[in-house]
Amino acid sequence: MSSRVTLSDVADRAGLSITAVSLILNGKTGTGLSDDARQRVFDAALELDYRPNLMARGLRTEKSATLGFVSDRVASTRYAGPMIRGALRAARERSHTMFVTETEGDPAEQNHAIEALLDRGVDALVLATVTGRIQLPEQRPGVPVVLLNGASPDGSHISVLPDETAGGRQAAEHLIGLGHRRVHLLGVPVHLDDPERVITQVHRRIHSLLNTFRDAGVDVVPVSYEREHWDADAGFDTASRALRDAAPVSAVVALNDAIAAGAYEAFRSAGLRVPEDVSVVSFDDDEIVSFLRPRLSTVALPFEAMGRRSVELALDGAASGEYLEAMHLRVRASTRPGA
Amino acid sequence: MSSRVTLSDVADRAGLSITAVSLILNGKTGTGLSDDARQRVFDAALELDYRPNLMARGLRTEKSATLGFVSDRVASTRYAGPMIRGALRAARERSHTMFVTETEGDPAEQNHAIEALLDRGVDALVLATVTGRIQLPEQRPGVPVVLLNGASPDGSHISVLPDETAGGRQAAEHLIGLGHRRVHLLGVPVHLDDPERVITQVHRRIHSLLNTFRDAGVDVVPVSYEREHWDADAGFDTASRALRDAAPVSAVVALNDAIAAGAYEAFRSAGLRVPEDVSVVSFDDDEIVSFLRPRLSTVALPFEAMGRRSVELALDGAASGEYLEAMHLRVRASTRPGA
DNA sequence: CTGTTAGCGCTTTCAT
DNA sequence: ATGAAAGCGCTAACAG
Repeated sequence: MSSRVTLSDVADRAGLSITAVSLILNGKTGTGLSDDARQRVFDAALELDYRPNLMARGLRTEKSATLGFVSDRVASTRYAGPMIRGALRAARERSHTMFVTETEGDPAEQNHAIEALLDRGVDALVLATVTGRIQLPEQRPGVPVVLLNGASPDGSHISVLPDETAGGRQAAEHLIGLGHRRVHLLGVPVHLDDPERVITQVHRRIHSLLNTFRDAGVDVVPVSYEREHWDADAGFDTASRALRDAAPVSAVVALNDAIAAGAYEAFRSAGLRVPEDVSVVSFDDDEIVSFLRPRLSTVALPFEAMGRRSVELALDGAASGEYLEAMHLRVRASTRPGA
Repeated sequence: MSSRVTLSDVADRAGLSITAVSLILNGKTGTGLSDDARQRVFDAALELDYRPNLMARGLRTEKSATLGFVSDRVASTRYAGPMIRGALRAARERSHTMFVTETEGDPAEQNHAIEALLDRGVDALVLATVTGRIQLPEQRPGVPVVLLNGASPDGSHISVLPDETAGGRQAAEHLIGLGHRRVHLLGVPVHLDDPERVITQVHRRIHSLLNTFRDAGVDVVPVSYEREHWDADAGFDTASRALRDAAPVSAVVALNDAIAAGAYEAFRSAGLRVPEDVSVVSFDDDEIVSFLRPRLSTVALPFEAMGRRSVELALDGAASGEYLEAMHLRVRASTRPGA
């Protein structure tokens, strides 16, 4: 009853050897087996509902049709979900199954997770981060590794990143195209050019914004913040401060959606209306955006595409280097033509 | 060189047979092996950094130290994350590694996923849903199965659910304790008692609210909705309608956080202030709550605890039946004493 | 065209 | 107190 049907069951039923069955089922060409035999095998396999034991096969072939997704965080952020989903889809297309582990940002935990996965014979590893800062494994595992949403420090790894330079440019060009001539940039880290404190992605996003605005002759005012996180409070603070200290603008760029949410509150408190008095464009296209009114124009982070890409690279093979995934501007109701 | 160190490498180095090494490393008692031998084996294993090949072991023992988490949705909702995280933690504590798959609600896809996992020798299966409605597998897999966040239709499965009855009671008692004598219930489905259309969890939540309020002599007014989802728009509509049609209340229960977010907007439009004019309590403790002002009082869904519990039951063994996980009231700024 | 044989790395029974 | 041998289910040389 319980125990599954094996190759030898199929062989018995088809009246052939195990070998022949294996060859046929694996579509091995060249080995001239009769069409009759072939048919008998397929019939038998179908009738018995034969499914190969992948652990046995893996033991022999050193391939498990399995890969490991090692993430610093899978819950407590809305970003991991889409990455995992994209990865899952690419894995399924390749008949692979995916292990997911969470390290909570602890390097020891990450090493532990990697070893556990290697012990189970994974064919490849995706090292993902939602914080944007990747933790490299102590020693190179014997399988392909792809870094997801984190830059490779020395360029010796395959890494998948959002194309922040193009994304920043899109946001800027959107406002420029609407005729805005003076904008605030809400949430610029004080140590912008210190790679120790500011991840590559953010650095590129901001510099791209600054360059694009300046090239177009737009007056762009960075409004810095010193908080730990880009959250709604940071948005409220920076927006309020900009309102108080700086000359008025017709538009702001919030460096992410949470900042934008906070800025909405600040504008509302100040009696300003979005988008009538001030346009807001931001980044991420976070799920929270659906709760904001007016609906936020934002440049979406392509997390699902990145997740997908990461396993494609891991499973299909690729040269090391940076692979950029396009960001997409979603124009909604928070931006309109301005002075 | 790549290939990993095996039992026989350790045996060579320790000057013993493979058998002896296996016995010792697995802590097999009874087999009288000398302490000296034992020591030599441990030393050798340590020096060579031996790690057992789990596929080989699994082939022999029929145990893979692996389980499968089959979810209808892993992204596109903030609920799956915490469930997965809880499950992951329990798995790690048991030295198991977890496969995650997504079926997108498609039964065929689910069967496919289950087979793929069984082919890889998973020791147990967790069938999770974020929609609350579980899809049973066509045929019982040969391993323990736990239903996560879905009721077992005939009670023949192990299933893990939030304790909605107690949760509903808590929300009601909170408002009762604050002195509210008349409340609206925002978002009651029109077909509340049709199990085909309303999942068990919601049914219990609402009936518990109604019963608790009525037992306390509180005047409770269900405000129905006919939309597909409990989203912010549904909240805005129901709250607006209640404001228009019904006698005023000092408090409302929103049936989830998105409804509450919409109700906030409706109250704001009507010039009502939360909590000064109307208290709001809701359910879920969704991540979006952190963007609402004033901070929302809500009864948290225990998704992480449920995820954890599901793999505990799957891996440690359990009788079939319903396992309820406590919901917790988070009192924040949206509720205050009322008339 | 087909079958025999060996072996992947491990556990486990049975001898010694 | 230790080892030989068989076998989990599969693939892959190599014979016939």
